[in-house]
Amino acid sequence: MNNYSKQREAILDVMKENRTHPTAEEIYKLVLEKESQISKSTVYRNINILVDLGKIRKLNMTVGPDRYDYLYKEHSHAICEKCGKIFDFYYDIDKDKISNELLKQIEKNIDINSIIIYGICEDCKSKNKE
Amino acid sequence: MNNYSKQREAILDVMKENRTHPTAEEIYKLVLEKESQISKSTVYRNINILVDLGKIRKLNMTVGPDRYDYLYKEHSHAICEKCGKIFDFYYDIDKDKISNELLKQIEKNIDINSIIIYGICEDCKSKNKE
DNA sequence: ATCCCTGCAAAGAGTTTGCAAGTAA
DNA sequence: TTACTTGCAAACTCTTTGCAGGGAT
Repeated sequence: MNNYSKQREAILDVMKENRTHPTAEEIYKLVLEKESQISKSTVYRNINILVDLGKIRKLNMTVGPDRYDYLYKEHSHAICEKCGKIFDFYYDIDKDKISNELLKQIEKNIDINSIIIYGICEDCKSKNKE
Repeated sequence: MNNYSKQREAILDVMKENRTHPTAEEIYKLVLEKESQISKSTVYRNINILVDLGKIRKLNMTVGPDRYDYLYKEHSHAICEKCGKIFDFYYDIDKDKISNELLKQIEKNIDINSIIIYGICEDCKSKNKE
């Protein structure tokens, strides 16, 4: 698993050009513009490979299909559990401190990939009151 | 949506008695012991209601079906993206500080429900090397 | 040659939904 | 008697997989 593949290349390009946290389906549609013959299963397969290679990140969603993010720069995500909106933001999370705490409490080393804030955004909150 | 229902009660009981982060399927099997006639769709429906009511929390998994957690005590989760193991731990996350940062950066108020650490546990890491 | 790759179509996992009937307030 | 609930089965969404052929090294 590491050969060249122009389909895989195209998917990674799409992810680089696209900072909208697309779903697999959305990635598929975007890649179609470059590789008009690509199949959806190839897209799914290569997304998984790119996640395994650490080139892109999977965002586990409460709502709807999972989304993906290109790791252009260290940043954090806040996700609304109601509408699924994803907010990028920068926050200096002390991974080492959390790692140490984990080691102390659960006696395991965890390689931290990301920290995700789940909550309810103000739009959904006000909708609930209506 | 708030009437009494012994099925819903039974599901909540199962969640209270069970701190193993069960999947919907596992909850179904556990509830069957109390309510031998309950159907799977009722379980799914009520899990969603209990999540909406804020009684239980949905844990968005990278691997396998989503899992649920009863909110017996404020705690954090670290989830292995490879094997799906969930580790409970305590960490004093400054929600107010993060909220303020979010407000500053994205100009939205987010009600933070939970913060989840995603990573790779040491067992999976050593397996990869084999 | 060998290994990884692809498209296609079919299958799979997990979850939601429409409906007619039942239960609570 | 109104509003919410249930079980059943079918539908649905998202993702993975087997296979036969194609491409890279």
